[in-house]
Formats: sequence, C-alpha cells, structure tokens
Amino acid sequence: MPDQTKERIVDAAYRTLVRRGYHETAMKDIAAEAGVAPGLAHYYFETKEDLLVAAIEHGCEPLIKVWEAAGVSLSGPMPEDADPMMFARMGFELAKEELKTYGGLFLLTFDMFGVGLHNPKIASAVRTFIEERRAFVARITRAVIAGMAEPPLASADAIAAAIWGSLHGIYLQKVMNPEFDAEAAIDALSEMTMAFATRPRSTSREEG
Amino acid sequence: MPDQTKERIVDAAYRTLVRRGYHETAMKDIAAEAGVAPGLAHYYFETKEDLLVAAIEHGCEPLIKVWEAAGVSLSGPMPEDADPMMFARMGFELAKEELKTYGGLFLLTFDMFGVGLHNPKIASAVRTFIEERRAFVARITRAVIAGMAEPPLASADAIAAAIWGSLHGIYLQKVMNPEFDAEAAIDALSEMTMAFATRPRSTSREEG
DNA sequence: GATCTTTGATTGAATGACCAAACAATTTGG
DNA sequence: CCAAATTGTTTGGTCATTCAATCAAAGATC
Repeated sequence: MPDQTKERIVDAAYRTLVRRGYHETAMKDIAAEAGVAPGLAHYYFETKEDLLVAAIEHGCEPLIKVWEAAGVSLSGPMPEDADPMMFARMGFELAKEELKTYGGLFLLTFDMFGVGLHNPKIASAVRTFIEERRAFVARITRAVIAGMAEPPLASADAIAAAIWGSLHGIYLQKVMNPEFDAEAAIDALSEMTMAFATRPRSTSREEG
Repeated sequence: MPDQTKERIVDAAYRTLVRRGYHETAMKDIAAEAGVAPGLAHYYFETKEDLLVAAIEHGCEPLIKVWEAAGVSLSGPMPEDADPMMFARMGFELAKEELKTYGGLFLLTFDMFGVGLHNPKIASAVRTFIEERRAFVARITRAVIAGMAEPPLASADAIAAAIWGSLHGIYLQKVMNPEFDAEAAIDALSEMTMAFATRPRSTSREEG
C-alpha cells in the first residue's frame, strides 16, 4: 500500500498539474485527485517542487520506453551497426508521434521551464532535462557528421543544440496553439537537416 | 505627470518582473520599485496580467527600433530591392546580438509563455507574439525560396516555424544556462539553413 | 483676484481569499 | 506493541483587488 500510495499521488499530481498548471494547483487539489488527505502529499514529498519533478519524470516514463523499444537509450551509446541517418529520420518521426500522443507532457514540461526561470531547485532539474536530451541528439549528430562528404563548420554540439531547440520551439508553438501544424514544421526541419547531411562536396562556400 | 507616472510603473514592472518573475512579484513590489503607492498600479492597469503584457511590449520597443533602423519592420513587407539571403544572414546576426544585449527580455518572454499556458488572457498575448514573429521569418523564407535552384518540399510557413522555433529553443537553452554557447548554436542553424537555401539542383531525393 | 467646484491622480489601509508547510492525533499492519 | 502511514486541522503568511479618503490643479463663478 505505501508504494502504491506514493505512485497514486505522483500520478494524481501529473494529471492535476497538466490540467491546471503548477501555480494554479494547490497541494490539496493533488491530494483530492489522489483520494488522500491533504497532509499526505507532504509526507512523501518535502516540497511542492519535488512533486513537480517527480510528476515530470513519471510522465516521461512511457516516452522513454518507446525509445528503448526502438533500440535507443537516452543515456547509452548508439548501436554501432545502425545507420545514423536512419536514426535521425526515426527521431523526427518519433518526435511527431510523441507530440500527438503525449501533448499533456509537453504542456507540463513548458510549465516546468517557466517555474525554473526563478526557482533554483526546478532550474537545476530543467538544466539536467535539457542537457540529457541535447546530448542524445548530439550523439546522433556526431554519427551523421562522420558520414558526411564535407564536415560542417559548426560542431556537433552546436548543431545538436539548434536541432533540439527547433524541436522544442515547434513544441512550444503547438502547445500555445493547437491549430498549429507541428508535423509540417518537423517535416521541414527534417528536410533541412537531411539535405544538409547529404549535401555533396562543394568547391567553395562562405562562412556565417 | 500622469503619463510619466504610467510609464514609470511599466518600467518598474519590467525591471521587477525580469528580476523576480511573474508569480514571485507582488503588485506592491512593482509599486515600490516605481516609488508610488500600492493602489496606483491598479489605477492604471486593471489586472496584473495587463501589466505583464504592457511590460513585455515596453521591453520589446528598443529591439523593434533596432530592426527598423536596419530597414525592416516586423509587420511590413520586405524591401523589394534587397537580397533575401542577405536579410536572412542579417537576421541571424541580429538574433545573436539581441540575445547578448537584451537577455532580460528573453527571460521575461519565457516567463510569459509559462504563465500563458494556463491563463487565457496571457495565452492570447503569447499567440499574437509568436504569430507576428513567425510571419516575419516566413516573409524572409518565401523570398529566399524564390531564389532557390530547386524549391523545397516543405512550405515556407513550415520552414519558418522550424527556424523561428530553433531560435527560441536556443534562447531557452541560453536562458536556462548562461554557460550555454548560444552564438555557436545560432551559427550552426545559420550554416544549415544557408546550405539548404544554396544547395544545387539534385537528380533525385527521397521524402521525410 | 478670491472662492467654490470638479476632475483626475494618488494614497494607504482594508478585504477576502488562498496556500504551503507543520503538526498533533489517529489508524493500520506487521 | 511499535513504527509507519494517514488524517484533518492549524499556522503563519501571502497577495490581488477594492475602496474611502486626500491632494493638486484647472476651470468656473462672482
């Protein structure tokens, strides 16, 4: 029962935070959603911030499982035998799928970003969150660069930051406006990066 | 004096909101920063939300002036005689400059995004904010596409969404971590888009 | 020119509500 | 019987917004 209860609280927190947002949900709202007394949330989580972090991690679980089912782990290395271009393409496809299926998680993520702007504890969680995912993109980027006819001027890390940033910028637009065609934007990003990765060796180019 | 006072309150709001964030600043903090009585802020602005919107607009003013000094208006058309590629390149350069000079504004912008996630009034302001800027990028994109050897599969709007998104994703990384090398990321984005825009006509390519 | 009047600007103190966290008391399960 | 789990209340504080009262200045009246 104890572990079950904690899990129930985290799940209730996730649902409530997605629905109402961090600053608009009270601890007792979460407790009510979980069907427990107001005080119990503080028994398992010292602060509301801790509960937010737990809720985000909880929300990310299914998403990470999808990636691992596809043979990729967020923190582990890329499989050596795989085609990096295929991985990149798959990444964009998965991104589209995730946005469609786990829209609430992205909402909560941006909420966390907002809170993290002026809250050290959340800020630290946000930095970890970003770095982990950006490093993942960087691993794929490095592998793709290794196969390019002419290596780019920019570092793999810089390119990864631009690509990860673009995905999240697209997520933002989608979260702020459900009418927004995020799939088309991700396809455009995919087309640009793929064209960049496969461009032929050129005689001369200028610098940015 | 009356107009001056309102301006003073908006300016105080901008500074206080940047420093402490929307949810962590009280109306009376803003009033204190402006050197007026607590009630006066509500005399000029019905709600705290209105003051946030006014503060953002106030913060954007110098930035818009820089663009107009460079011959571009956010909402107007592009000058017909200009080289679109040059405009694009200049856009990326200005983006780097802005991020260095007006870091606080970006912080406040992301704060507004966070608040807008669950606040209809702010959400509407955010949508306008995004659409205005994305449309601006789209105008440049359209002009660039017109000069491409082989037009892209993606629409100009989709490409603009990916590029604007990337810039803001990069801003986000910078805001969350000052160590982050945003200039390198913007250079990488610039390199990718420029390479894409100038790529030669190819015999055959696959779809994303 | 002196006094009254109006209007808008400004003040500072309520109001009314909310909430995170702490806590003492009770229950449960081993 | 004990320790962990759970309850529901209290605490101590916050804050947006309202409001009655003051103030300053600009007309209006005589």
